[in-house]
Formats: sequence, structure tokens, C-alpha cells
Amino acid sequence: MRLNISIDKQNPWGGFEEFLKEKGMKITRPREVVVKEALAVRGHFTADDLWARVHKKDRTASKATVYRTLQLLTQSRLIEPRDFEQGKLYYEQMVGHHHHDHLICLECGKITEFENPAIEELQEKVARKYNFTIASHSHKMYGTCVRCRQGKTKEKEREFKIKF
Amino acid sequence: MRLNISIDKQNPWGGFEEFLKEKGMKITRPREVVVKEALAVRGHFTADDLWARVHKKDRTASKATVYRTLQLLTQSRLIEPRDFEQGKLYYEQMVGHHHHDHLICLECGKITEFENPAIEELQEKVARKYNFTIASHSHKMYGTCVRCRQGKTKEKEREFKIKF
DNA sequence: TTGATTATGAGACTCATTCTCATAATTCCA
DNA sequence: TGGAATTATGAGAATGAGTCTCATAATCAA
Repeated sequence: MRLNISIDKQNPWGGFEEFLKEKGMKITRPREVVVKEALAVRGHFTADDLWARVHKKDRTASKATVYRTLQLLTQSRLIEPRDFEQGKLYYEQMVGHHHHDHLICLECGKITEFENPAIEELQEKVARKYNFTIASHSHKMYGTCVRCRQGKTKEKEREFKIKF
Repeated sequence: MRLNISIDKQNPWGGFEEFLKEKGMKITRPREVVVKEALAVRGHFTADDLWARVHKKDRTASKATVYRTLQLLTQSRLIEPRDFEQGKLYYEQMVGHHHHDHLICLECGKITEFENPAIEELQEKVARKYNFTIASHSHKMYGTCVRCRQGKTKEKEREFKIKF
């Protein structure tokens, strides 16, 4: 059975307060804003995206704190970093989600999520073979999505273009 | 049957000259040095590593040319970029090699290569499901290697430490 | 050889991320 | 409850990989 934690009302910190306490860290106002905003974003966001959101709520919030909190959120597994080779990291909020992997269109930057338990099993098998303990993984396929292959993608629909 | 191209004597450019000609690009001395050095490195190297090697052979070689040639080498599939989340790209020479994926130890940075045809097949299946054409992929598992798990890794053996 | 084209080196520039440090806020506990 | 002790913060400087510019140089097709 899957526990679907709802973020907005009951659990706005997603368990992050407990994480901080365990680490002997402090519960502060800037962290509150960053965490709430991070968990409220749907889809992928960069540190800068998040800072823009945070900055609207608190004009004095600094980028340094956003970056620092992003690291903590990653450690606490509430978010996951995503490297789409754009020279900056994206993040994705993970509360109540499965881990998943990505298909990335080189033409339009469209990102499609996939999950495949059979692959995950084989992964485990590989790891066992090398006596390796998996903490996390990243599985990305780069290529061309249907719409781009058919020339249907409009210019305005491009998220970003991958270098090569 | 597998063609094992030997780089050193017979084919020092690994087919890069042909690639350049097809693209209407020129065969130049700086490119020669960069290509030969890149193909001569075993294991992973960064742009800076390569520049250091190139610089020894030609004091006037610029970093810009190294970066530019690295892009061309990637396009020509003679090398593959590897992102180990170190804030810089690594590359690996691919002449006469299979594509492979990586196990990365978070403690010592040790990188183990693996190949798994069954995973590749499942990958294809996933791509078909989404009507996606794969051009390349990257599959990385992060975790702990045997030696680190058993506390046998000596400090001097660390390649790099991954942030989190 | 020549002229059209493409490449080069040097260094300026970008831009994401990290670091520094003086100040401020939290938390612990007497 | 009131500090002391600890941890966080903001502001901006610093870092560093990678890119860009542009005047000059090398390549190559004819």
C-alpha cells in the first residue's frame, strides 16, 4: 500500500522539520519559505526558479539560503536533483511520488517520465554482481520525441535545446 | 564480429579526418594534437586534463580549441561525455570500445563499468511505448563499493568525493 | 598563388554555484 | 525566562567550467 502524503494543508514541511531536528539543525523562517515553495512546485525547477518564488514571499531571502536548503532537501530525499545537461541542476519534488527515470528530447527538451520495475530488478542484479550497494540511480535516454520526429513541434513549445 | 581499431600507429585520428571532411571542416595542426591526445588517454578525462596534455606538445594550444574539438569528437562519436556530478564533464575515448554504463561509489569516486544487454532491450521497449527514438543514454548507479563498505579504502585511493 | 572559407589564440565574459564573514535568529538549559 | 552557545542568515565576493569575440592565421579548392 502506498502512502500518499498531501503537502498543502496537513504536512506543509513534508517531514523536513524532523529531519532538521535529527541533524541538530534549526527550524527557521527562511527555511520554512524555501521548503514550502519547493514542495509546492509541480514538475522540474532550478535553484533560480525557486529563488524567484521564494523572493516573492520574502524580499530579503537570499540565494545562498535557497542553495543551502536545496542541499538539505536533497539529503532528506524530499526532492531529487535532475541533471539534464543544461549547465544547471533541476530539481523535482518527491513527496508522495515514485522515483522515475526520463526520456529527454534533444530537439525540444520535452521530458517524459517512465518507470520500469524489470529494469530496476536487473539493476539490482548488476549491483549484486559487483558487490555494490545502490543508494540512488539515474537513467536517462536522449533522443527524439514523436512530435519532433513528425515535425509537429512549434517553436514556442521548446523547453530548451540540448547541445549535442 | 567486432572490429578493434587500434589507435596508435595505423589510425591515429580514429577516422576523425573523414568526419571533418564530410562536414566541410579543415584538418589542422591544433586539431591533430587534440585528437591524438584525446584518443591516447585511458579512462576518464576532463577538458582541463586534456588541455594539460595538449599543452605539453604544443605550448601555444588554447583551451578554446580543446573545448571546440571536444565537441566535434563527441559529435563524431569518438568520445562520449560522462557527467559524474562534479561540476565538470568527463570524457571517455570510445574507439574500439563498447558503450557501457557506470556504478559510481559515493565515498571514493571509484567508477566501475557495466554492460547489460537485457537492460538495453528493456530500454528499447520503453522507448517504443512512448514512440521515442533513442540516440544515446546514460545509466548511472550511485552507492557504495565493496572496499568502502568494508572500510578498506585508503585516503590516497579516493578519486573524488560526491557531494551527496 | 590566390582568394574564399574556416580555424585559431588570447582573453574577456557568463552564469551557476559556493564561500566568507559580520550579524541575527534559534535553542538549550540553568 | 534570560542569556550563552550554537547554528543560520544575507550580501556580495569568489570560483571555475565553459563560451564567445574578434583580429589574425591557416587551410584548401581551383
